[in-house]
Amino acid sequence: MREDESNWFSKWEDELPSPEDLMPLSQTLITPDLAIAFDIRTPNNHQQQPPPSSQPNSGEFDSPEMGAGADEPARTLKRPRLVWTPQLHKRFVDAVAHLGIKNAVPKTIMQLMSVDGLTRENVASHLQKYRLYLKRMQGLSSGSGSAGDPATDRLFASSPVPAHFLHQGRPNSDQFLPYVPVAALQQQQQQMAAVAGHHGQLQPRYGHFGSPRNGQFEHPLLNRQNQQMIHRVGAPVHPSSYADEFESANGRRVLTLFPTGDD
DNA sequence: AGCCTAATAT
DNA sequence: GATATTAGGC
Repeated sequence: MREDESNWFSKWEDELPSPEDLMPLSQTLITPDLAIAFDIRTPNNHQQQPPPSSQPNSGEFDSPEMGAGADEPARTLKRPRLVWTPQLHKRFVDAVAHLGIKNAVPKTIMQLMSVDGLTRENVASHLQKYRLYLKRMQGLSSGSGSAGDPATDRLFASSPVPAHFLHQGRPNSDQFLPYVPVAALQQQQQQMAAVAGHHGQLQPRYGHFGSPRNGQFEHPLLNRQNQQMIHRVGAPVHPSSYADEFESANGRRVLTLFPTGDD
């Protein structure tokens, strides 16, 4: 699709409108609030910020649709790449464990995690890798302790893999999985583990899991309901959830989200 | 519409 | 090297 752009690119580049010409449009894409919140300068500079959060809705959930029309730059702007901190990954693992492998698909995982700024794509991508990791673990589970190179998987190794993740696969007899004490306790309120150098802590949203059920169980009725009515239990509403963004060594921008501060 | 896997791009 | 994006199939 995009093959040799290098040739015509420079020509094309010459005829680009000046930043000023583009600005009026950009401004309509960025709400004043966001601009202020993220300190976005209007003139030149083509890097914009992600809208990591929805609204500071007191106790309720965000209204789903974009009907409002006034603001929704969210879809247009490109988010910084997400950094999967051990904390965030743990949330991910917990969510998968609670959903049961069967229901653990990107969308539901994302919803259960309820970390704002987190997209389905983020989860899907991570899930893909996590599954590969689990698969590799399967193979080398017997015998010696560590499977694979820790160097490659230190993130995944940072959260214990619930036992039932490991040998499941056939839809034949999946109802006699041993009780797994996936205690979600533990874990301190440490912050910023992933970023060397600076502040990297971020509050996610609120949330916690309701019932400590384990993977094997399906929720017969918690399935359809409302798309955004997944139960989020736990600490209510932090006025504003933060997502911190900064530059990494490379000049890439990264987003560090924070999993619930209370687990 | 979402999901999955594999490949590829940043 | 880690994450994102895309392609193609289901």
